[in-house]
Amino acid sequence: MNVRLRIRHLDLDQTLGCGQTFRWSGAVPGTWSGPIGDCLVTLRREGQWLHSDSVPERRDLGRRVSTYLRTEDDIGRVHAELSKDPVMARGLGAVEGLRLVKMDEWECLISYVLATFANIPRITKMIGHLASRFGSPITDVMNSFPTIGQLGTASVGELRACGLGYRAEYVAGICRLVDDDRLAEMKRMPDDDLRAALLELPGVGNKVADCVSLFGFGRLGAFPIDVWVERALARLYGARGSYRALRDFAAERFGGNAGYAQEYLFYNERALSGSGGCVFTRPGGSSDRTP
DNA sequence: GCCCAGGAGTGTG
DNA sequence: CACACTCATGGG
Repeated sequence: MNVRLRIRHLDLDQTLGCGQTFRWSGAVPGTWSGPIGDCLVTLRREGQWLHSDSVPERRDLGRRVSTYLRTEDDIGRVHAELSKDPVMARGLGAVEGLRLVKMDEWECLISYVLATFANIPRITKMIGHLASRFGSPITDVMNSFPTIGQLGTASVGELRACGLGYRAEYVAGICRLVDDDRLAEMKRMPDDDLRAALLELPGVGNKVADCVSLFGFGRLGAFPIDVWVERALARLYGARGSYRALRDFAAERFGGNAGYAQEYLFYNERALSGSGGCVFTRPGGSSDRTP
């Protein structure tokens, strides 16, 4: 079964390769493949159409893809609102196809706890190990991300064997504190309550709580501040300070679109930093990339 | 071999 | 609240 969706603003390389999600592979040019729940999805862009296949076949594939890529988000409106900011206005054209994704809440929570103090290749590897050891088979070479129940059976030693290091105890702790009911409860919470609930979990601090709020629970006002975003805020806005101060700065500046703004800043600062392809610059002309 | 990683937890000033 | 220190491993 081949499902096709019409979607205007979508660059698969940017969206699935920028580092907001960890299990997608774009090894075949123009084609991206990765798990959504219990099936392995292949995406291919042809003009204005996005073609989707899955193994095994799923009747709700179109809905799954649509949800995952947040096709309901009005990117045009987001850009129109963000372009009131002079810094954003200069570079939005280069990130028109960079979309936020809507990950599974549980997968997102664990993934970003693993992401602390690790680089992306290693994060990918840790998640792959967890999936192959505790997840359910989707294909010969791909397992689903472990459910709460599946991951809950793992001992700290087994988690360490998956390369988690000290994060093993965080994951084990989270498995003891979170179940499906708690997750459902968290989905219904207002943004601030959700954030507080996430912060109660071991291994979850400010940054992870905001990542999970944004990429997992779809709270588009969340603004995760990692080293790259912190760098971008300092370079482009001259904004420095505590996490709280920078978060307030972003909330005031970007409002309900802070999540998209964060992704644009992150992408610009990290993915383009080595290539000299800076798109966002300070008003006034000079790229300010030179020291 | 060496340096560092999409930080968080804990203790101290 | 701001800082320093530590945390277990594997990529680059």
